[in-house]
Amino acid sequence: MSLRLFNTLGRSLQEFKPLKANQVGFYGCGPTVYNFAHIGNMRPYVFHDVVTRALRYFGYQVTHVMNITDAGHLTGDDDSGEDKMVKTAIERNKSVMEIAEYYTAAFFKDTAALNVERPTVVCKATEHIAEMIALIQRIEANGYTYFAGGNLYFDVSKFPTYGDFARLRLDDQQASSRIEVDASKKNPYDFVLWFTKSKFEDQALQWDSPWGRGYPGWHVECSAMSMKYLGESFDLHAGGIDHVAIHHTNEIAQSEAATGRKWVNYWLHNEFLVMNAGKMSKSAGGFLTLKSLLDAGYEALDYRYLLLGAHYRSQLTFSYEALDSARSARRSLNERVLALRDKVGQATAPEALQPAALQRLAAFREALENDFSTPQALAELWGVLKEQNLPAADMLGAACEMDRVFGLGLADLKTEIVTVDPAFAAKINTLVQARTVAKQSKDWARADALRDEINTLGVLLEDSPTGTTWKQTARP
RNA sequence: GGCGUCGUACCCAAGUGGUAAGGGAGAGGUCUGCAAAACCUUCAUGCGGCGGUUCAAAUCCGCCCGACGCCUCCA
Repeated sequence: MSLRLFNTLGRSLQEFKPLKANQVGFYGCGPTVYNFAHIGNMRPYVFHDVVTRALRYFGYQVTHVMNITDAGHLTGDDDSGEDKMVKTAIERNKSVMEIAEYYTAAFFKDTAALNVERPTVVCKATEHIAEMIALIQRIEANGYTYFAGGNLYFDVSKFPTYGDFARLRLDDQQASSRIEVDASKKNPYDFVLWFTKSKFEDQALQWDSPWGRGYPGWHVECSAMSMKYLGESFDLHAGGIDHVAIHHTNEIAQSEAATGRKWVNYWLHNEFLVMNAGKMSKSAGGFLTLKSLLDAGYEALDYRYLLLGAHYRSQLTFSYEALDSARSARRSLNERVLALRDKVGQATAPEALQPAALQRLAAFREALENDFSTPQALAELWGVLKEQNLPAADMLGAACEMDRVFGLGLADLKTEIVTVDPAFAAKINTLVQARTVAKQSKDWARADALRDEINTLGVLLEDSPTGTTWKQTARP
């Protein structure tokens, strides 16, 4: 089979055909860096990572571009006009750019913990103002704009297919029903390409432009930067489902108005992570960061595993019960892989695998080719680890091969080396010795009493034919 | 009002016409003095409800019930 993906353009499963053989240009919408990212925000980045890894696994050379939105729409969630960047900057006596850098660093710390590979190109909006201005000039030269109330607008009436992407019906829709309509707009769907006046006072970052000093509209950055790094037409663009109606619709209009050609061939949109009560958001509460999960004793990869267990186009309901389940599953996975490694040391190379393992790998590949179905692919990972009569080296080899896409760190697993206080270790060893003596003399009561005592010190005993081992389960 | 999604075992979650993946939890077993760990086995005649199409439906169609997302410079 070949790679098929669900293209928002057409809303159907389509065979993937890149513009250039064996090469893929992929643009994934990046973060807005005016606050910490919550775990729902992290879902698309793990997904983009899987897409990139899977494409590379399939043999494509992938250029993955991600933007950092550090200018242009850095306001609060409640549309109150308060610029949170400015507010935070004043509070901390820092510049706006320092704040952006702070949250950018926090973002990459989270994604790194989640084993998300760094995109090929990471580009900041503030470093591409010239490209944006140049793009807007092209749009203007092609006659798609008008200037009103101090701002340059994109005129959607000049772009007949506007709204086709999101299947909007422009006539009978109450656009922007929840916010005040901008009186300067000819059409409610028109959007700003360049602001010199906005309802927000004191925009922190401003630049000179042919239309006056101001700042770019939000949508422009993705068009300008994607074209700079991937060309005027490219293969893949991904982002959250919420961006279909506005952000991506506008990006398509302005991009194609500028170049006169089709901009993106395939669009991938991920669904949300939701809480029981609904979507996770800052205003609605339930704002969980990756750090809060780490503080609660989970590992970042537990969360990655949880995400891999659901298809990217399905809403995933977050709960600690589900995260516990993911953690248990991943621990078990790690234990199995570690045991295999202890047993054989060397994994079988992919090309030397036995038929049963190759079949699993083929099914794994097929799952990913089917619109990146990580849940099905994960089932194949478990399948190969439980395959009867398959040599351990083959299990290990197949698992490591699959992990190139899963990114669960299976290939790098090491037996955890726990540093234990020597005095504490000596004390435990003495008790264990005493228990061993008791066991040898079949004094079960004393042996059990000693085990209880050891347990209360936060240590778990494991008897085996070769002797008793122990591990710390909690800090004493 | 417009656009869109979902409802599968105790929990998470695949499956898009051919007779219910996987994981977690639970249960049973092997091992063990007993535990623990590990491993093995097991776990939905049924997929929100009612109709319909079909040789065949969780999968297609209709209606109903329920949950949710977007239309805000939230992924």
